[in-house]
Amino acid sequence: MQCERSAVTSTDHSTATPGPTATAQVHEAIKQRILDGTYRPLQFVREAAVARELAVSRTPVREALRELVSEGWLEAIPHQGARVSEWTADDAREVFELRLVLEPMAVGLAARRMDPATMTQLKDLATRMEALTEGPLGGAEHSELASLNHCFHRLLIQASGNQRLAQMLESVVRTSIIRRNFASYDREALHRSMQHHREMLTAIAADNAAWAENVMRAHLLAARELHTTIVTSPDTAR
Amino acid sequence: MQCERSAVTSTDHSTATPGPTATAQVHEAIKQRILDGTYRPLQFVREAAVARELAVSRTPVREALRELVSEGWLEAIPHQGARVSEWTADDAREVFELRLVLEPMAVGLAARRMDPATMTQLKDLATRMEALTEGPLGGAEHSELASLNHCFHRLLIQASGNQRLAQMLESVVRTSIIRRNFASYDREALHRSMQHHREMLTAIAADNAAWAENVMRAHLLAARELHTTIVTSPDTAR
DNA sequence: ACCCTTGGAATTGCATGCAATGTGAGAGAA
DNA sequence: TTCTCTCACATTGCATGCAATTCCAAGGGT
Repeated sequence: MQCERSAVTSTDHSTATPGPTATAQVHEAIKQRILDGTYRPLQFVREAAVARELAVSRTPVREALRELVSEGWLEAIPHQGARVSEWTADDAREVFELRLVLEPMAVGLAARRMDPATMTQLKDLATRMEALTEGPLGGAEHSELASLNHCFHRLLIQASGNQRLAQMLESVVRTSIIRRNFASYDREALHRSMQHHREMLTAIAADNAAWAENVMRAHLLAARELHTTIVTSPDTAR
Repeated sequence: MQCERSAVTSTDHSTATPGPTATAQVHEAIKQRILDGTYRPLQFVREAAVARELAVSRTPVREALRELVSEGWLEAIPHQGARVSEWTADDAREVFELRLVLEPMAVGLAARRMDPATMTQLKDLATRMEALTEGPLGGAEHSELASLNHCFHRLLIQASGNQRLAQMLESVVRTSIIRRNFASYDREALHRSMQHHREMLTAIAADNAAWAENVMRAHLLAARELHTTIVTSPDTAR
């Protein structure tokens, strides 16, 4: 999921220190376990247990937990510990409302500030995804597709030239992407999705921000339609 | 600056624990000193010094610093410490771009989900602000006005029914509000600002989200115009 | 004069021990 | 049976000591 970001001169003041410090390692380890499902929602993450399993003392574990709480991965209850945040229908609604506003904003800004190098990378990603959709579609392809799609959106957002916006979207989408796959996409939906990507790049190249923004909205709304029709049962719409 | 929030059932997973724990107290104390200007931009906040001055050990200080870093107040440099984040023209641009999108979104959502009790409070705040603008305008009035204005916007955003949106705006505007006063507003600008508030409430009462959104955009753009024209000298526009 | 190296001081990073707090089980009474 | 009180346990919160790393300045070499 590293997306090979190019020339990031930014002051990455998001996830503190991805350095070799014990705290950073614990931070990543716990995050991984949340994504893995090892730590399930509402389950408490005991600092003594984590310290034992990762062979460090409780101190770096405590600091990692604090960071994860501030970033929204965990919720802290004083004198009781930190537990994995729950994911409700309301959370899904909130996140979607935000994405529907922030991602079009990002591509709109990107349309005004795009640089050739980034555009080349984006086109490359789009091409690779299109190639994937034309072959057989197994689990490996779906996984690869999800990864490339994530990189595409991420790169596009970075191109907005607004670090805060990028950070917000990062922290907002990640929670909803615990398992974002394309298994539920039929060939038509898949083709349309790829078409959207290509169209956004065309709009950006044409310096037409409004066009790009609206394609992005269509892209998100179409994706939501698929997911809500699949999940069916619980009324996710408010 | 407490705004007497009403019936907040939300899972406040923002600023960890405003409880009576030492960490929370240190957290608030440092935040206050940043706002005060006691800690200036790029200045390092040494944990030993803070611990000595607040009469606690280094442990709660360390944890408070970690939280403040995650929240964007400080930036951490591994093995070197945490220092107050700098505020550049680029930061101002990023924040304004975000506010110009997020605040209209918030009032738009609020227009669809407004409840009578909140509307009453908003009208009360607007009335009090209008009353202030009609009398003499000294420092005290400006300060009170800034406080009421902050509460008005905050309450409006809460009424959006999107906790994540509210949290984002909170974390985005606070940094730019280190000194947000109305001293540079002449009577005409002040009157227009109050008119905007009232008009937004009217639009919301009329269930007209688009109207409310556009008044908010005008409100923000007008405010920015005032600040950029006052500051003059250094070219703040990139 | 300039650069590289090498100490030492300051600071953060981590481990451990103890105190404070909250939780849950079990005993006792209504 | 059910409610309440109590007490022991588990867990977090905080303090302190030591190790690791960085920065800066002084000294020697080129």
